Amino acid sequence: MKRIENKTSCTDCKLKSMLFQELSKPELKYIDQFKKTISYRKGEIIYCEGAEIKEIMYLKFGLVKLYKKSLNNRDQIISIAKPLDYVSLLTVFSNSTYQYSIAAIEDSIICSFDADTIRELVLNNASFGVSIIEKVGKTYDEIIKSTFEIKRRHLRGRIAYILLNFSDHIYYKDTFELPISRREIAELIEMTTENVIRILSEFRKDKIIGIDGKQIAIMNKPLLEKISESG
Amino acid sequence: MKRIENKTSCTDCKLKSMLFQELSKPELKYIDQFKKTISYRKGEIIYCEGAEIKEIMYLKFGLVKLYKKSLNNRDQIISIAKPLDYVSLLTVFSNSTYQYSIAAIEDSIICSFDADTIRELVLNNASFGVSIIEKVGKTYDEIIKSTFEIKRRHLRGRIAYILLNFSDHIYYKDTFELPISRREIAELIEMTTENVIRILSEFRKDKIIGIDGKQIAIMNKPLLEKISESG
DNA sequence: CTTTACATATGATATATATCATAATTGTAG
DNA sequence: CTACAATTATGATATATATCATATGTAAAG
Repeated sequence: MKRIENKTSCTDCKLKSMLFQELSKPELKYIDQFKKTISYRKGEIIYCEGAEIKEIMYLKFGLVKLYKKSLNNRDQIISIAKPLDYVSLLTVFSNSTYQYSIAAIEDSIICSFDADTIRELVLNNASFGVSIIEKVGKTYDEIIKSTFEIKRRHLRGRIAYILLNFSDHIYYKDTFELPISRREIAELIEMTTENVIRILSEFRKDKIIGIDGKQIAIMNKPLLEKISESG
Repeated sequence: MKRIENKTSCTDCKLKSMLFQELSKPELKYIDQFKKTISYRKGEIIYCEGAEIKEIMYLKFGLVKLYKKSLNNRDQIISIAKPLDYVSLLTVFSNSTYQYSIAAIEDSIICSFDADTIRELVLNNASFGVSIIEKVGKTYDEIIKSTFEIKRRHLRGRIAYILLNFSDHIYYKDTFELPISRREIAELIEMTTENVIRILSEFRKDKIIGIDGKQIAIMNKPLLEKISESG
């Protein structure tokens, strides 16, 4: 974790479209004063569930996992978020402590704003509030949707589903490097690490995918889609 | 489904504390004009996923299930909501169509407001917006939390978990009538109907619960809690 | 450079859960 | 009231998944 100086002011940031398009220039300049930009290396924890919420963060660059810790050191990963997807929003208004933890699974850059400042802005600018409701509602709906999509599948279907998810919604190509370990895949789709490895091997033997360590190449996408649907 | 005349004006409704405590008297009188109060019998569908959102509804009395329809006529129940728990809120701002269906599982009364009117109010009253964000954020967090609580348990633990949920968070007593069938329990905790019935029978044989049709009596709560935790 | 821990890999086995079959009971439409 | 459908119930069996064991490779720690 490394604080980095603000090279981009909020007024020029392309990502302001995510949330801040409803803010006026003066408002953007105002929050800019409170902004911190922090970079995290792959693997670093950004915050832990239970911690007090003092800042609102969003992901500017990279990839993070949202997860709940478990006793027997087996976490449950709730979702994987890419820039614009999220970050710590709704909770800020409804809870005083974080309900989940997040950690960087690729080198990431987080923009962070003082929570009280944002609350104050929302109270003074209702359309800003509406844009937060819209954004966050979509995020939550997607988390719930994908949770239920995973739940109703068998193991092979789950593996196919998340491989397609990486390919279609995160990396936008058929060859990519898995940002998480087999164990984390297991935590994401609720199965054992051994079975994740086993099924990936099966897919390799069936020439559906190619595997080289964390490097995955989808070779027979139609079949993978069929397995995701019916398997 | 039966439209009923408005006996209670919003200004006097105790439930306004749920969402509308931020509205002024004139604002309450204003939305009162657009309010419809509708009662549904147990089993009636209140709205279907995919339908256009024209109204914001909340549950005033009764119990509803939030669910997603599936092809092979096996639905997935997302959550069971009681009054004040909510109903159709966030989606109203983030989607033009409903993402889930809801149906009454007990006789219920719904208050319904024109969606555009509510949107307009939020734009004119930022603290009303904030109260919506707060309320809805909590609701979503609870849905996600309980989804993950259920996922990490074995079947016996899941049954124990939802029995305790009915007892502790819905009916507030140890004897209650199940509002849903064994099949719907299965849809709620992702298992087969046969196993729901089987495990309920096991609990009965072990004198953990008493069963008489839909009537459930929790007889050994500490043990049920233990099963929910570890089983 | 060794040592240790962790990730990947695969097989054998145990266990949990689903599926299939059948029956009794309850509810429901005619 | 009867017939039909759905719900509850239970057992036998099949299947999916987890657990245990072991091996190899790979990255971090001293």
